[in-house]
Amino acid sequence: MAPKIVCVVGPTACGKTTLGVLLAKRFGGEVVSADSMQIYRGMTIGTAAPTKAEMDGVPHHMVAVADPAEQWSAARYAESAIPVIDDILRREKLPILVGGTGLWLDAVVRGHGFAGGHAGGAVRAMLQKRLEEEGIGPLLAELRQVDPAAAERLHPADEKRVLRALEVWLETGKTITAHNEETKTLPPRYDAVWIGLRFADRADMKALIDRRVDRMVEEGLLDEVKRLLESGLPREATALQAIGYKEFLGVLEGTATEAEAIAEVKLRSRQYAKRQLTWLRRNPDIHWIEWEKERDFGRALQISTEILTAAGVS
RNA sequence: GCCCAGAUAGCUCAGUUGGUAGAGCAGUGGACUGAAAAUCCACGUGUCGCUGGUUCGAUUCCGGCUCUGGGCA
Repeated sequence: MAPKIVCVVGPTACGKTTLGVLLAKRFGGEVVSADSMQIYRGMTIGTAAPTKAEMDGVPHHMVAVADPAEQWSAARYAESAIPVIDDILRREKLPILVGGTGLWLDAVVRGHGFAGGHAGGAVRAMLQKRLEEEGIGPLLAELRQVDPAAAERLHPADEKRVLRALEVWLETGKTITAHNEETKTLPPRYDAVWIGLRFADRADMKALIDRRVDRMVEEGLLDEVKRLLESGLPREATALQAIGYKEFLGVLEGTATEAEAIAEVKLRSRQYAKRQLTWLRRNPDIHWIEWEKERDFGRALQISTEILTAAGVS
């Protein structure tokens, strides 16, 4: 039987961080973040990463552990997070995964492994160059030769995935289709109890996101971006793809006003939340807790305690 | 008060040499296996400002009105 863990999921701004800490205190747990941007150092404000005060004495892992100049991926995250989780289990504490990056959660919880190759690798660079020179046509034709199923499944405009599929073939001699089929049959790595947080009415979520973005600006988001750049972070860094950062980069470079950037960040956050919901919706194991208008953590803690207890977490 | 230009999808606008209209953005749904806060896909009926007229037929032409810009007084 796979070890039992808890996953707290939901779209941005829905209160995962707070509930995670409350559950950790109640059940003697430690928080393991599953967030593709909070993992980088120096990005506390814009990613709404938990502060010392918010952590409230609960140990947090995988937050602010990476240099923003590095490029982390779901696979690399899983490689680091799994030993951390196993260590928490060994110490007989409850691992609580808290995060909004669906693929990263799945990479840890499910038994899935990733095929070889990675962004920044030589093969990827070569394919990228070919894409620029030849266009997607020849690459897609090549993929069709070796992995017709992938060529069929992928939309020609989704260049990133076409490249990746080709990369897996070139790196491993195995198709990504074959790899995916194999990895899907593996048993889950953990027995996860999923708790999802979301707003019943999307308008309320929008209102909260807007308020949150305004607060980030007040807290000094612009300075945070400035500091990252001054530390020598190249503007192409993956970390700077984070919502809030790429838009305020424009303010520093003079291509956008602060008001424009704020509006853009709110918009992009909303669209991001929608994508997160789409990802989570297909997971039938999530026990959803819905907010009416405002977030009510007392109620959420009570409901999730009942869920966890019923699931045999103690 | 006069002159000019606008008034078309939630927003910005295109268009119809007269046969009731379409882009971008927004929004909604979806995909997602080493960049995932990324990447990609699908979905467009709206009194064509109001009101008369011409016409078989007007959102399109003509008149009046209302509103919004700009100009002249």
